[in-house]
Amino acid sequence: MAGLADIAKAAGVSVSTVSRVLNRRAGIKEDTRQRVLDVLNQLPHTARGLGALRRTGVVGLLVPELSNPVFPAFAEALESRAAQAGYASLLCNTRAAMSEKDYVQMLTARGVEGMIFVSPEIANPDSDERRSRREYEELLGEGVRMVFVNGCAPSLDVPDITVDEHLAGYTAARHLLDLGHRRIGFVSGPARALPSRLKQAGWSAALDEAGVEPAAELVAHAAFGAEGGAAAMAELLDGPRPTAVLCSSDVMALGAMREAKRRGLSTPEDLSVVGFDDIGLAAYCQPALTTLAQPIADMAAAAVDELARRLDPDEPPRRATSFSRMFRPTLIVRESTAAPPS
Amino acid sequence: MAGLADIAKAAGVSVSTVSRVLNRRAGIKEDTRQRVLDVLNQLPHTARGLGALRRTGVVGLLVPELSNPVFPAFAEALESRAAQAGYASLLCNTRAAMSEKDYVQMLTARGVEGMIFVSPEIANPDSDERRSRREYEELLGEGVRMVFVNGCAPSLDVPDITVDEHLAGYTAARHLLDLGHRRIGFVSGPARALPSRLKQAGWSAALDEAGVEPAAELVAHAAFGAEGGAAAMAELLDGPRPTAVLCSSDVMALGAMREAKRRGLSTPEDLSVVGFDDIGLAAYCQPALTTLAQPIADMAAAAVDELARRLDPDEPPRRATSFSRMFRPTLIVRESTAAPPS
DNA sequence: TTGTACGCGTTATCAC
DNA sequence: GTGATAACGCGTACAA
Repeated sequence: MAGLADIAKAAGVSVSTVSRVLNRRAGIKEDTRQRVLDVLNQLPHTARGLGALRRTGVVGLLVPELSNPVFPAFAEALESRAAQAGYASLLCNTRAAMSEKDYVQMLTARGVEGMIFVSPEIANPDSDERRSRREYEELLGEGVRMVFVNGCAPSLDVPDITVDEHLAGYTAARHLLDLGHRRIGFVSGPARALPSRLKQAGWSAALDEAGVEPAAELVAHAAFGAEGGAAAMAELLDGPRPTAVLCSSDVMALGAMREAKRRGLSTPEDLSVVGFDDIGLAAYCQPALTTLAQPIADMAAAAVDELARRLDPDEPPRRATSFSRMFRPTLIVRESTAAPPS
Repeated sequence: MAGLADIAKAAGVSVSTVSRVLNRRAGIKEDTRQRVLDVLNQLPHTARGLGALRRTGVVGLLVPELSNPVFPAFAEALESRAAQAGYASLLCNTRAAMSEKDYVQMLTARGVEGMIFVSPEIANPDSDERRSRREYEELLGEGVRMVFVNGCAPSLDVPDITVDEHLAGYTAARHLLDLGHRRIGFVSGPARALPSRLKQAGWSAALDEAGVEPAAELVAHAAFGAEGGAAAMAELLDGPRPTAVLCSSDVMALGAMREAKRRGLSTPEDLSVVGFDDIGLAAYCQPALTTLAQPIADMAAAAVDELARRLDPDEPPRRATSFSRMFRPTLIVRESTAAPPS
């Protein structure tokens, strides 16, 4: 049971300094800060006293947004598994009013033991990758325990529970090729977004394999969201018209289908559409959406279990990257795909 | 600046007893507990020291579920307004893994200053109304500051920001009557759910006004959710077939439309459908859903502002009920409603 | 069931 | 910028 005093003694500083470092207060020289953090990380992570370093049974779940239903779905799955493991969950929406960084600060101050980041800021195509990488490394240095879900950040020493995006793109394209399609478009998210890039690579590989050219004019980039999907679909339909389209998410697929309908094309008769995620409403839209399901429950279980192991004082500390896992998406064929018009 | 010591002195007990009461620990005689709580409530609510009773700038948002997109939408709107008011938000999903009561306990222990309950437990048709009323009254007695959104609990002394459900039902039915419909069904949530009952009353009033009998066989009850909507629609279609159907929520409407399509009926040609909520995807479904929008941003602003006033040490305390407000829903006509088949 | 004594981290103050 | 110190408020172990 180590408290501020022990850390202070080991680092050769005063308790006030340790307190200041842990609470990220200004006015601390960098190397002093580093010395304290070094000591903190050398201490066995069982070292938890009765004060602010005590066990609370609370974890933080950070999701980038709530308007795409896949994130609420992840949140519910994570919360449910965390409860089974004996942890209460606090949910934070990191790209709306408050930044991920601010939430992390607030959660640690509120005595959260660990955090799960779904699509963390480092996977945000709009963020400065180098800066956010440095920020996560600082958190690791401070002993903050965390796990990523779909983090797309293999270079960071954080366990990352992902879905195989490449396989998703490949499987979707393969499904459309099997139906007889040859001109298969790809409605992508922002060009810098790694999940979209990986799916595109899978799509490209499947087309290559089938002897079809994955031409650049078959790919349209747009912002995530239904409006983005509609915009990207409009771009594709203005060019040489594809007979099928693969979308980066179900939400984009809904926007894309709407744009197709606006132009008098019906799905799947004139144009097949494949989504990605399998949000709950995908089965209830007209036509019901063919999509690639993320195994959300399994991924949530893996993420929570990995975090729980890192929080368990009886478990030995473990390197992070070796415990990352990649899950396979599942093709769910519904009504939005069919053979191309003859 | 009053702390545990002041409260203890005024109540004639020790600080540990006050601590135990505030943390809801077992092993406290009821009248001792009551004496402490009485003192707590007589103290001006500016009385906040440096310990667990200090100001933290954090509020809790409690929503019943995340699978109906209307709740994530409320959560984002509330969070955004709370951030404007200088508060960070912690989101809790109260009907999944952990109960509302457990979350309240945990949030107070984590130093949350106040809470906003969207569709609180007392509005849950499956809950024991008397028991949950008592629990809220206990919280009020402990000085917990809270505001309801769509709480449907006028008898409790908690400000309640609601949408006018009766007007929603009336407006939807009126819209369908104006289109020429006469047999208008109602897909309701569980029979005990007050929001559904109020909408049904509005539907009933509009039909009466038009000289149409709101027959019981035109109403079908089912669980909330898309599956429930499908089941209720099946029940209605097994009886004397209506030409239009009004649903308790957009999610139920999607399920209902799916069931109609399964039976070879197309919307709106054979059957008009009206939803309620205006979830983001309502505009992107085929056909786009005619619905009654809740003014989510306005309701969120009202709820946050009311809570903020209650947390402001400079504001005088105010009775709760007199600050409840009811908002008007807006009819949004899209593609799922049309004149009845001739 | 309740009070006392102690441990904890935080904050403020002052010295250097 | 950092350390020493003291006061403070909360939580808990333990004793009554």
